[in-house]
Amino acid sequence: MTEPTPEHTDRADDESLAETFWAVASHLRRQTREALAPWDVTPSQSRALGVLARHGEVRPGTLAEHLRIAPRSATEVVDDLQDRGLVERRPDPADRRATLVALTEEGHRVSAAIRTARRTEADRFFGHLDPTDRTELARILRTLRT
Amino acid sequence: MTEPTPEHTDRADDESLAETFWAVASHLRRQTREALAPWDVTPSQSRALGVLARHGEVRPGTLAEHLRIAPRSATEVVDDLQDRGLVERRPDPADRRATLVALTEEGHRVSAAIRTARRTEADRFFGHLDPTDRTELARILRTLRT
DNA sequence: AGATATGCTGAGGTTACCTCATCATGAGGG
DNA sequence: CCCTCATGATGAGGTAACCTCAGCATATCT
Repeated sequence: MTEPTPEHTDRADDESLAETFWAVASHLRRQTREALAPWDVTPSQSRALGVLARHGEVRPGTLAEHLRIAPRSATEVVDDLQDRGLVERRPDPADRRATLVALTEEGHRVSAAIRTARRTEADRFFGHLDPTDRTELARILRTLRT
Repeated sequence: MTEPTPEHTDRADDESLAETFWAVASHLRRQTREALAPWDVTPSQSRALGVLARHGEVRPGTLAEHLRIAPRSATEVVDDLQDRGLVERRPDPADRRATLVALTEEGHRVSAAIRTARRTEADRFFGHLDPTDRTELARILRTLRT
């Protein structure tokens, strides 16, 4: 039997909005991962760096809220970033239970570099669309985000 | 000179486009997970069931291609589905190295039920959009999937 | 002061992937 | 017919990114 090329997706037509969405998601994720490779930083770490760059020093719990993950998971991300010397923990002067997480000097550098890279990558990815479609997509997605 | 040019705005849009995309993705993922809960089937399992429902019996390797995962990972998904009695393995008469994976009777039932539930869920999720936007979204996403 | 809430982290689990090595079988060449 | 090489599945072991639950220190409220 002449097997049809399996590379071609053959998804059912009807519920394919969700399916297509996920296909795009996985594409984007792969591309993001590749864009991040030079810094040996995982996507979730880079998200955390982004929050820190935008908000300055924050507690793990606050970081967790921004990342929409459990507090315990934020601890983990911070651990990893600390191991890579990108962030440091310091005691919160306002509450002795708490810790503040802040970017190190290198954390700032890497965070800025990643920001640029991400933007380039997004340009490349969403650049396949003409500006009108891009605006449309942004608008529609914002509607869905609710 | 350093006026915010349209280009600048576009780039900023692209950045948040990715962010918005992921925000939507996480929403959709959560909702899908909930929709699948009654059958105690994980998303990746349900994707595999979908492929099997559409293609009939296939080899693990073929399944892997459809799911765009490594062959070894397909073995794993099949293991799980087999444990739940939703698929069965049988020898491929055409090649004694190979195995064919097929839905069991219950696999068919569950797969159909999930298909319905997924569609309802997707309707609810994407139903916040008017039909025009939905069509637009589908078209734009298909462009990006390439 | 005592009860209760909050902030972080250790321990351990899950999902969904991955690579690499191994073993059986298939297919082509000499 | 044998030998080499490709291919199909799977064992072993690993990773990222989450999770819950328990425990300890500190804060806050009554």
